[in-house]
Amino acid sequence: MTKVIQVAPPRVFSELKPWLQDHYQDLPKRLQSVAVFAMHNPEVIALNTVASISEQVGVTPSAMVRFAKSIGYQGFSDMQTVFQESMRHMPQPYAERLNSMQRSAGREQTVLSQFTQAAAESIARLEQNVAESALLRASEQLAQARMVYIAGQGRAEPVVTYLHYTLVKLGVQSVILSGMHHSMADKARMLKTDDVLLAISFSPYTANTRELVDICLLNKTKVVALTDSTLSPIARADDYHLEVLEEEVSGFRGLSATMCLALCLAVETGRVRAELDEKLNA
Amino acid sequence: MTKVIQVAPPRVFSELKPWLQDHYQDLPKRLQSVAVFAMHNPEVIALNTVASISEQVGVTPSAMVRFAKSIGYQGFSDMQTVFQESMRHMPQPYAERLNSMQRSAGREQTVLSQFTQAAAESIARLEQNVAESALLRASEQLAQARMVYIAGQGRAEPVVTYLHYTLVKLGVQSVILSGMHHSMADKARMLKTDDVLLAISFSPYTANTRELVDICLLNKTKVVALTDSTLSPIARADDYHLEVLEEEVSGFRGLSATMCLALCLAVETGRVRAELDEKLNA
DNA sequence: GTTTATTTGGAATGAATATTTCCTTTGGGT
DNA sequence: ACCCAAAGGAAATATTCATTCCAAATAAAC
Repeated sequence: MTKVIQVAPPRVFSELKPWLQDHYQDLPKRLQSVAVFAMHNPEVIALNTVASISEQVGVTPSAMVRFAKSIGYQGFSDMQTVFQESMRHMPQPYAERLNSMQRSAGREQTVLSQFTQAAAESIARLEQNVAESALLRASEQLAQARMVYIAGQGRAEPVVTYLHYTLVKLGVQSVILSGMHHSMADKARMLKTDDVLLAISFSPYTANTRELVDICLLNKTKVVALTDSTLSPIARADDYHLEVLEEEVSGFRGLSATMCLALCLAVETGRVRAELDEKLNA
Repeated sequence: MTKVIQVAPPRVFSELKPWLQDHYQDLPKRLQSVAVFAMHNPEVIALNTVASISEQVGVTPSAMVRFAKSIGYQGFSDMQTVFQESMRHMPQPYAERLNSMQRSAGREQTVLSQFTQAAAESIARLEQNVAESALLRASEQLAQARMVYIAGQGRAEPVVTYLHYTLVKLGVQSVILSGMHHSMADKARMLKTDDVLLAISFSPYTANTRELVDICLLNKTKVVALTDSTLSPIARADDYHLEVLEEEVSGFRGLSATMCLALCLAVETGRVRAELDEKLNA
């Protein structure tokens, strides 16, 4: 019989990883293949059968069993349960939880709970304050656009990135307006009347984004704005704006509610766009 | 034989949910129990055997099979694969997602309320599952770094932008690692042992970020990871990783909870960093 | 270059598990 | 109160799947 590790094998996935790193060199060729595959595709190991996995790896079924045994498991199934357990997103051990509970009980709340609470509140307010109809109107504007230009700086920039990413995935043409400040104005003048500017801005409102909106409105280019207050300089009566206000914790404002609204806007836009496309093809 | 639905059963989990809501009333008592359980514990359905599940639900094994068949599946195993597919977060083209969105649109919930609800749930889970201690350990690593390199692509990119923005504001030196794929590896090799890589990655995990982590660990460079599963290839035992799982709405995953966690991490890092600086000046 | 130990693939085995069948129970209608 | 149809439970059956074993191949040692 081959030398089989007699000590207890790792019972949790996070311990298995370093084990493999250490012993990788000493493993036979096929078993190395399996090791690499397992570390890169743990989900496959957790969910599939020996036959199916071994095929994906390019080894024979017996190699899978040998692999598990060489680590010290009783067999493949035994190892698989370890992979499955990690998938279950098991809540943290109760000891840990109590620990953090105790600490928060006596004194002030933990950092995490403070921020999660603020985020939850912001999201609750978002649902209250944003009218579905406003969301729909904004989405329609974006869906009809030949091209969507997205602009925003500072704290708004992650939102810009996210909107761009999601819109593109949903098949809505869009580009991010960024770069040097002076060149932005030039770019803005490029926009045609059938384009739409999607501007994101929070206080303190950057002069740049504000200018951009001004230029577009002069050009009769439609503007959809995402901001934190109707008082915002980029919110005008003649545009389509959505308002989201983030609760603040000791001076810090998050983006949880904002991201949620951004996703809604993108998805709704995608949906409306799909409807429009259908009509055209009919 | 009992009336069995002959039309094709839902092949994706997100379609199964509304189906069950519609037909729930017409199901026999035991099958209703199974339905409720399945919607609340999809992971259990995906991972366990009929015997084990039926015991947890409190019904006989045959009830499980009947349940699957009453929906239209060939048997339990057939249904189970659908649950498993929903677990491997691999997913469904975007066009499809919009499709299933439309179909479930009849339901009274507005788009906004669906997404806010998902976001709220994700945040609640975040508070439950992330240990304050893990957050603190990760923050300490980042605070001690000479320089923090932030990496992440696709859906993780907004998080990268946000972390960079916030860390810089808090006086923690950091840069974003981006650009062409081949140059990334070169950049990664530049990292010194007193630098820290902050990697953000969600499934399907991009090969790039994965490689980056591998290189850094080889170089003995510390890695702090933010991911959606302990199974993630970028989560290792010898690094500091934080896990956040976003609830999904008809195939779309938001970033609300992720952003909240990112903010916590940044703020906590800033705090620890300030403490360290104080000690040095004393 | 020959012999010996390891590794590997493939078929045979046996255990685990889903599925079916049959019989009992329940509940609704006449 | 009786009957009939639908539902539920338990055990038999069939299938799938992990595991084992052995022979062939490969690499190592002498």
